[in-house]
Amino acid sequence: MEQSRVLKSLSAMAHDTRLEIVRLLVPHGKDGLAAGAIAEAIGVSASGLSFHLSQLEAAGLLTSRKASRHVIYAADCKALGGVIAYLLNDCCARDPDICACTGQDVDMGHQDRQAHASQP
Amino acid sequence: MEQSRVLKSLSAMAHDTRLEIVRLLVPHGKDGLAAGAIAEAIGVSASGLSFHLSQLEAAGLLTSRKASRHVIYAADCKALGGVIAYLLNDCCARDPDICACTGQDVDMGHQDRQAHASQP
DNA sequence: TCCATATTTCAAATATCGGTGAAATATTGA
DNA sequence: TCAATATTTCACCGATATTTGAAATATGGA
Repeated sequence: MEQSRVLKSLSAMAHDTRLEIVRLLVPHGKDGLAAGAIAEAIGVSASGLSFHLSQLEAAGLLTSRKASRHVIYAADCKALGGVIAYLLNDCCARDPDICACTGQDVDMGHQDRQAHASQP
Repeated sequence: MEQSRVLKSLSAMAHDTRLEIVRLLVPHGKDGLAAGAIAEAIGVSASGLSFHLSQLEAAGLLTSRKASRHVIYAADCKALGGVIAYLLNDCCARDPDICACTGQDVDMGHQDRQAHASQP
């Protein structure tokens, strides 16, 4: 993912309400949730929510579709994964200290780094 | 890591110059770089850089120490890892589609999900 | 068609951010 | 102490972002 798109995504996620929206939508997967259901769950006004949803959608983190009189929003898992991948791989150069903090298995089988763990 | 700190970190990283600073500093590890060296590498004015460095430090993403008349800044790998870990684990609930995009080995040994890869 | 529901759009007010350059601070060495 | 270097602080200004509430749009059902 290009850095300019990562920046848009980070800006979009760097807001209380918007990060909550993402957290709410991820577990709902592709089914997503209607705008009204999101507004009720998060506790924001309809117009305020609409503003934040459009920011997230513009950043490519959400998709939307119409269903009857509702608009259903869903998290775009590829985009979210792309942002995380950028932070891990491009921004942080897959630094072992950083990878270690993510709780992911760090793939070190094919390289001979000297282990310099940062947590003593 | 608490969400409020993650939000500060995301806000800090959601800026062109500041993301560049992080990218520059990570490979330098704990040795870090002097503010002047960063300014030259990134191409920003001293006062502008100072502003951005203080934002990153306030978010906890950088550490600073004085060395003679220089101030050395270094990336805080634990903090960076913490942000990524939050996105992966708390925000995205370790969603397999999202993990798959990160290029990390996804730990699926102890669960029986049907593999539904999102890249066709 | 008319009404209720669901969502978006708009404009105005406010708040926050970022860039600039001058001045202030701190450190080193002559 | 004086001058040079390295960095931060400050005040100002314009650009962006966010909130709010009213109005506009679209849809489905009576």
